[in-house]
Amino acid sequence: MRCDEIRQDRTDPSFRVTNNKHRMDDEDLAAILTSTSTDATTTSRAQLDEKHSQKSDLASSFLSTLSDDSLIDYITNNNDGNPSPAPTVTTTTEPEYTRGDYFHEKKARQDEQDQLLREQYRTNLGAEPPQIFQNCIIYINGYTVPGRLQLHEMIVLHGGKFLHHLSAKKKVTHIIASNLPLKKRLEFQNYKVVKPDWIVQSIAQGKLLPWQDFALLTNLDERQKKLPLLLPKKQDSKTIVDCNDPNFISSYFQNSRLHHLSTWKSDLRAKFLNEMDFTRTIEKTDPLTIFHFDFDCFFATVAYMYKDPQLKCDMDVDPIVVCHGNKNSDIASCNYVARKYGIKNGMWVSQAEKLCPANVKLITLPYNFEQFAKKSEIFYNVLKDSNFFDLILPMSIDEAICVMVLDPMSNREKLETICRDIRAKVFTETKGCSISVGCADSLILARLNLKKSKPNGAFILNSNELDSDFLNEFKPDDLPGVGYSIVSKLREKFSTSNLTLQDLKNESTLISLQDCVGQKLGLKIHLALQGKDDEESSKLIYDPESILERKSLSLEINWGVRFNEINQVDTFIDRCCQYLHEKLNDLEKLTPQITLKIMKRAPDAPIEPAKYLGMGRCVPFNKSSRLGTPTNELGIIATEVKSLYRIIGCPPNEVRGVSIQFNKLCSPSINQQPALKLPFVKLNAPPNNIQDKTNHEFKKRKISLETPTMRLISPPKKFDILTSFEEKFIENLPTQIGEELKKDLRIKKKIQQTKRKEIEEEITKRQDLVKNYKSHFFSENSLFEPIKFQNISNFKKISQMIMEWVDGTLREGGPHERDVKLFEKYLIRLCDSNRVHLVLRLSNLISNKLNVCPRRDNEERGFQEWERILMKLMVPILNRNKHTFQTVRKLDIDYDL
DNA sequence: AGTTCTCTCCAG
DNA sequence: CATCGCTGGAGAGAACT
Ligand SMILES: Nc1ccn([C@H]2C[C@H](O)[C@@H](COP(=O)(O)OP(=O)(O)OP(=O)(O)O)O2)c(=O)n1
Repeated sequence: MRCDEIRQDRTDPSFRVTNNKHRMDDEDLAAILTSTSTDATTTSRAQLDEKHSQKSDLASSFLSTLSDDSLIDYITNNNDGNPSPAPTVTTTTEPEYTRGDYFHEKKARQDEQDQLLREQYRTNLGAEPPQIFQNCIIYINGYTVPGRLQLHEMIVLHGGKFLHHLSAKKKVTHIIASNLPLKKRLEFQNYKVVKPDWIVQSIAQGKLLPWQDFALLTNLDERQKKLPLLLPKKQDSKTIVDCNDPNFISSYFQNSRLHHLSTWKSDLRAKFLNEMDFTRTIEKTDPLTIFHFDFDCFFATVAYMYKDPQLKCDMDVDPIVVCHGNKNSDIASCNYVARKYGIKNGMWVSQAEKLCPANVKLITLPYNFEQFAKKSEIFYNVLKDSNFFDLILPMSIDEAICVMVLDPMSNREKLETICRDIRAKVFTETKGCSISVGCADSLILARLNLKKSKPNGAFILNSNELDSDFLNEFKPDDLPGVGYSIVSKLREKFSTSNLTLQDLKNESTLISLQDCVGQKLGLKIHLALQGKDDEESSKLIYDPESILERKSLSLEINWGVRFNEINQVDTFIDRCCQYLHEKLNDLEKLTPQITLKIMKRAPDAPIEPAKYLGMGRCVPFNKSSRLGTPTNELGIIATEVKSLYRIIGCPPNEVRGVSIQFNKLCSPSINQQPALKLPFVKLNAPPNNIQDKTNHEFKKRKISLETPTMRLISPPKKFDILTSFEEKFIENLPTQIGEELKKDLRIKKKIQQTKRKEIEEEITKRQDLVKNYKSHFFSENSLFEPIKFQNISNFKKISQMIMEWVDGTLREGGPHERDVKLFEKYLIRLCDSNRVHLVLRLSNLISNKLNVCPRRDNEERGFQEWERILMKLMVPILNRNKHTFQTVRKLDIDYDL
């Protein structure tokens, strides 16, 4: 029986069915009883459209050469009064510009930025920081505390060189890591691997401390090298419980079978593409024989071979499954005895136990990922070394499709020999893993034959031999592309009883199939019933590259995800982005589009689901964003995702899953690079001029400035902005309980956001990022000292002074930018020293002031400026730091009393 | 009418 | 103790140009 998980829709109290096979817990069961199907609401899409930036009639304007992203950059810089440095002038395109050049240039740009950072620091503090790390070339591996960004800044400020990527060619003097998996430990054993504290302490003491005192690998002795197999079991004394642990992602992935399956698959695909040059291209006119090989109950077989010898069980007698737990744990693989009782891969152990007869005990075995990988490698080597095949297409860790240019009809005996040889060879070389093989003149029949051959067999049948007896042995979901949902559609349309493929063939026509399951799949099934492949499937043989090449990159974690505060979400998102960023750079790719999916606990699902730390029944929320220009910058990516999370607006304690996707990938192209090198001709033009031009650009890009709802800076009434300020703040307070309605309101509002609003947010976001980044680093020492502002340390006096400043500048068209910067710095220092409540107090004072002060016509500007500071500077600071607010607020109240 | 985006489904 | 519910791709239909 196939089961599924039901998720509640966002807008409709009824339910939607999704297909997660063989899985059901009691909560789901209850939900199924009330289920109907509905569509999900769609969130508004990101609307910056690259096309508009490419219009040729704008070629004369510098601004028109900028992507949306760069345009925003440009405006941001201009607002800061911080024009970018004049770039080198190169206007001609260079056709030889290669990917390597790109990364080379990127490094050069990075070096420039590092230099700039040092200069800024010098200007700000009037002194050169001690060049502690003068001759160090440092690489940071994986997740660290403090984070990569901070360490990077610390290193370059103090004279070190920072390596973004580690490669054999590059020299590296030190590797920083907080933690290393055993594999990496061995890989790095000849490097100086140090804990991040080495950086922190060296800076604190103003001198380069001996790295040995901070070595991470002191414990890597002979004993450990010899016992890599035993180590994973022992683990550290501290077990990693949920996603707030800095090492959660790697520890989780190390144990996730689905993660392993996915990464193995993509590795195999990459390997195939790498070795493509040596494989023969198959022509449509070639006569073909297809072999479909697959291990029998792969994980179960291998786990059984390496089981604890104390555990007595028999593969041919006992039902055996591979899983982590013993109740609500997924079964990755079950042996054929277990299948006899109706147990299937993907089921929960508890359900499998119910299927076993009373006197039969279900045996559970742990995973052995290392051996799974080894057996697979042997399998692929046997296929390759046999030299039988013209093409070896990896389907998964335990499954490959092999193609021979050979007429299968007239070479029957040869086919039988090949099947026998390969199966025997794999069995001996793996020391006991049986594989099965289906062989035919089409992909689909090879697959059906494989199914029929299992376990431990071979079956050959070509399309000219196809008959009703054969088709009667299969069910619809034996066809590729037919799963839970399609089966139920077919059942509804064709037959209620147990439908075999022969039944389906008898009862269906091409049209009726297409009517039932759609054009493409309908045709695919129709052809399959005649033993023929559809066009899309055949591509795998004739154009494997197009099928096996990577088109996207993503990460998804729906286990162990539990948050209390938004800061934890942000931190987790940062770590996810760091993970993806590494992959993206390994691929040497950029992404122009990012999607965030949040799994939110379904309103009526229990807070804790049946499965320990599982996601339970959830509602998915998707939001995607098209970046103005493709990027591989961690900062941009992480900021974007965190911003998407805020747009989705799911309370942290309701989040059960996080998924981040780079929907498209592109290579750094020649076209992009020269654009960045264009001279900043108009840089010194007067502000009005710039304003006109940016407006012009907005217009050209169909980003309207006229719509009233977009007038962010001057809302219709000051009363409105104050309520919305208060509402916004109140609703974000940790004390809020059961404010679902308000949240929904907020989500709806967000959905109505316009392009202009999105751009405004983009600008703020970036400024926030920079500020956040800097302030965090520079304010570290101030935690327990009185926070001074303008050399006053008494808060009451400070707030008096600030209010006078507000009062005065309200009538003068707003405060000076530089003063605002100082003010902001002060606010951030307050937050960083756990004094968010004081920021709140200042916010309230200013908000009251704006509300109470009589507003004269010619003073509109000053009010607007202060409203902007309130909304765009102070509220974000409060939001960013509200996690520290709850504890301090008590003190604040006590203090006030 | 073609293109892009969002959502669903599937496989292993 | 529980438990490790990933990831990439195809296709349909809606929403755009
Ligand atoms: N829901 C699933 C399906 C599969 N797998 C893993 C374990 C399987 O051993 C391996 C290969 O999957 P198969 O579909 O080939 O299934 P088996 O090899 O277990 O059995 P068989 O191929 O004999 O039917 O992938 C998993 O972890 N979870």
